[in-house]
Amino acid sequence: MRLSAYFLPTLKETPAEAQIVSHRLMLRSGMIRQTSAGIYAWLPLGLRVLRNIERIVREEQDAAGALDMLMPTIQPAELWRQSGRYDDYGKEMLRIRDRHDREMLYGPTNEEMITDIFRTYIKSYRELPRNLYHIQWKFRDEIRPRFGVMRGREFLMKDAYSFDLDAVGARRSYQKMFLAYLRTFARMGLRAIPMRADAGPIGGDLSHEFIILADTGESGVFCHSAWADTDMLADAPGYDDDLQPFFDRLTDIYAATDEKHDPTACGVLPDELIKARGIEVGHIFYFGTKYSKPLGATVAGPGGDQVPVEMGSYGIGVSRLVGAIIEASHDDAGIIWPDSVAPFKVGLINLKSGDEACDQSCDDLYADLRTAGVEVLYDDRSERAGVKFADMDLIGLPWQLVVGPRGLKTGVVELKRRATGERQEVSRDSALARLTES
RNA sequence: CGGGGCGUAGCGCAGCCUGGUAGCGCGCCAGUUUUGGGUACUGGAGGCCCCCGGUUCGAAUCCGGGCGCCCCGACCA
Repeated sequence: MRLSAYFLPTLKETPAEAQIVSHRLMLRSGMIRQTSAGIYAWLPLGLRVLRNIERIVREEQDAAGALDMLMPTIQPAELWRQSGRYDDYGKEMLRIRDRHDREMLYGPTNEEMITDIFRTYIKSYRELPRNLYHIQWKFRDEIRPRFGVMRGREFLMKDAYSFDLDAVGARRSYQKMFLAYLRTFARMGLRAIPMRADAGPIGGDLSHEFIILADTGESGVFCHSAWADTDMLADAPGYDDDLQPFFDRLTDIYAATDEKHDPTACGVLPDELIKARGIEVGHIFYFGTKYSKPLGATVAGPGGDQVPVEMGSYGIGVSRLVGAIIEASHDDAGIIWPDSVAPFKVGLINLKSGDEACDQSCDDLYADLRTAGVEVLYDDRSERAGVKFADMDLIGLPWQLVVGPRGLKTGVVELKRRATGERQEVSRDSALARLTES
């Protein structure tokens, strides 16, 4: 993408409302624009990151056997009356009336709707287990939205729902998602610790939150210091293996959110216990028949009797992850995107646009990189050189490729790794090779 | 919802107390400069001063009401 034809409204100054670094950097790098309290427009650069995160989430859900679908944002109130949550959910639910005065709502979650779909079609235990998920915008009318996309009212969430005949199967489905979540967050360069958690209004008795430790996090958490150097995915099993030993190994290392933390019973020595704050990027629940019973989601069991299905639900805050990744990966100059979610892989900087040889060399490099399938943001603007570097550092692409007239004379270009700041002069061809290989 | 703060150019702010024709920095546009890591200079455009009402000869400024946004607490991906 040529920057001269792109839409990248970067800011030198920080908007006053931004309190935390990820919010500041998202505004300054032109990723988002607030349109109401807790509601954001995603500008082109921000959307690319959001889509990359979505892609990783989708790939890992698919790998774990979950099935991608899409449910609407607007739901009928009737379904929520059946589950009893229409009144329970309170003011956080945005209620709407259509032209026929029918009561509708903007979905804050989809247990009711997925259960309705399930009960319509799945009639036999032979069709179990099933796990269905979607990635869709949710709306929760938070009392106090804050921290940019970290706590928006409108947010993009991946929510999966598992259906099993019995508790044994349901726990296995739970463990699959547990593993899938660890893989998902690891691919984004995040260390997300699974912590025993309160199930909250979704209900249920088995629940884990996936927490990224960060001072700006909104959750208070307690965990064993061993988490700092535990390789969670070491010897990870495949999805068809027995997941119980893996699950036990990790859940035996103490970690709990503050509402679940019991200082006397946690069994961790005081000097090994870390008290910290964290960002919740995922939350998984096993809640049994809480929705299947009231909504009549039953299947015929092996003996022919009707059995309410055992369910779990599994959420990932996709839009929140954008902020969480920035919280975990930035420096004074700006964002440092992990390669896997970066909006572009490399920023190509023409140090002297207007210089014929320099323009030509950059145009050629741009064409070659694109041909090789490398996503490149080409800063071909005629502005002063320094601004380009500042913007490039701010938006945090993994690589910067700098071409100037001086280097052209000696046949070298400069390749800079954003994460380390390391700069090296290399030949044009080896730069291409480096950027193409990984 | 309780407590606090703010609303003036795209962004960051001053002006308000003590009413008198709206300013600064950044950004933007034009020109000069030709810059090797946020260049300098010159000129310029851009404002229902959040909205409605009141007081006044006159309101960004004072008064009343409303709306919006932010921060601190209880909820959540």
